Amino acid sequence: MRYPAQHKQATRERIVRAAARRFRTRGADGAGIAALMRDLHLTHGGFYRHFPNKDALFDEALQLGFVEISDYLEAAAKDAAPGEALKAIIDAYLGPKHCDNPGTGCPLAAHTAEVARRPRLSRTAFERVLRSQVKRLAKHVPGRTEEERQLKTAVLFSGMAGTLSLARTITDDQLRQRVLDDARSFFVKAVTA
Amino acid sequence: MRYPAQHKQATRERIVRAAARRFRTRGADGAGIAALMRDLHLTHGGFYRHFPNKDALFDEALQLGFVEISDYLEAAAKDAAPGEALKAIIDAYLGPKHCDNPGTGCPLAAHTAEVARRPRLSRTAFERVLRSQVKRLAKHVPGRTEEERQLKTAVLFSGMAGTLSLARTITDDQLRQRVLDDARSFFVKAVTA
DNA sequence: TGTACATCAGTGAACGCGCGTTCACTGATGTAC
DNA sequence: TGTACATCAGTGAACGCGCGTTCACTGATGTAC
Repeated sequence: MRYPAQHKQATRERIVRAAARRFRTRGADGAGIAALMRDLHLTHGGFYRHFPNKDALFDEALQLGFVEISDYLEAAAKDAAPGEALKAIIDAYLGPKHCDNPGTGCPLAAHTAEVARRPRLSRTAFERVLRSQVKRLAKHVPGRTEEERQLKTAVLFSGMAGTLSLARTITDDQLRQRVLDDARSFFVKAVTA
Repeated sequence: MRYPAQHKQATRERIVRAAARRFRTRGADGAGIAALMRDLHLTHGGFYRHFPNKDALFDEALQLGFVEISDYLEAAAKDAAPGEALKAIIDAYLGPKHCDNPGTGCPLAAHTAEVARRPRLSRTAFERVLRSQVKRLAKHVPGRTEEERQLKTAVLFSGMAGTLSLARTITDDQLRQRVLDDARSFFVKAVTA
């Protein structure tokens, strides 16, 4: 059946959105095309009308994921008192809401280790989308030059992603909370010192 | 054929050692039993004389991995000038040798994200081996109480693991080095401040 | 305005592949007599 | 001391399974006349 004009684009976006969530929740290897399409009440065959292969979808899902978390952090910064933007961002990043929802959370926490194992080409694609978000968030991070701010931003967020990832492995709720609380002051100190 | 008395134990240890390396290099999902055994000039069938399943091997490989990196860091601490032990540990953890050799490096950097996706039982096993190494390294970390030192140790190493993982995705050698250098002073400041 | 045809997003069977796991078997050596 | 048997680490074919990907097909709607 032939579909209305914007139908294809809309389906494509639904696929990317669902993939961004599934990949982060289950890992890129752990999330299959068939299950993804089934969630959208579609069949796996149709996937290839939208993407050449799974890797291409991963790249787009990654990009969406980075934009989502940056938006979330920017919103937290906007609500903060003057001069408290960076602290608000760190609190939001290491907050229970982010920790409990990896599916809509930072791709660094979800995908850095698996991307590190991928061939060069995948890694440069990762770098590209990461860099655009680093640039966006660097304005909140202190530093004499733009390069210094961007480097510090990369270290800060990759560091927080590591701790967030660890927190997600912890089964005891109280201990997880304690690790996150400790991490907040740790990273605030590191970035402002 | 019947083998000498300690033969079985020796083979078992060879399997764990090879697995610890392969899992960290390729990810737990990316490293198969058959290829692992082939590397040891054995066939996949024999694997099940030593382990009930792949998960059991992963748990042991994880433990070995944690011990290996802790040994490495303790050695670095021992060579350091008095009062410089923690700085030496951080420098070693974020050094090019560790970054370039994920196969013998910290399991936190390699496996945290995938463990976070596993069922509760796997996660508690992970917690157990992690905790023993955190206890071991906590003596180098400042803090008023033992609990405080251990929490800070967990945050410090998970944070460094996140940044190390990110560094491993970076294709440009110079930029990777710059990120690691920046991270060293970042984490030293955070932990001593 | 009515009709014939082209389009193309989506369908679902089928493909090859690698995986974890099982199992009947092998055969050199330890043990019982 | 010599012989028959038990042991069991390791072998390799076979299993079911889920995966990414391909492809001939469908059929409602847009377009050409």
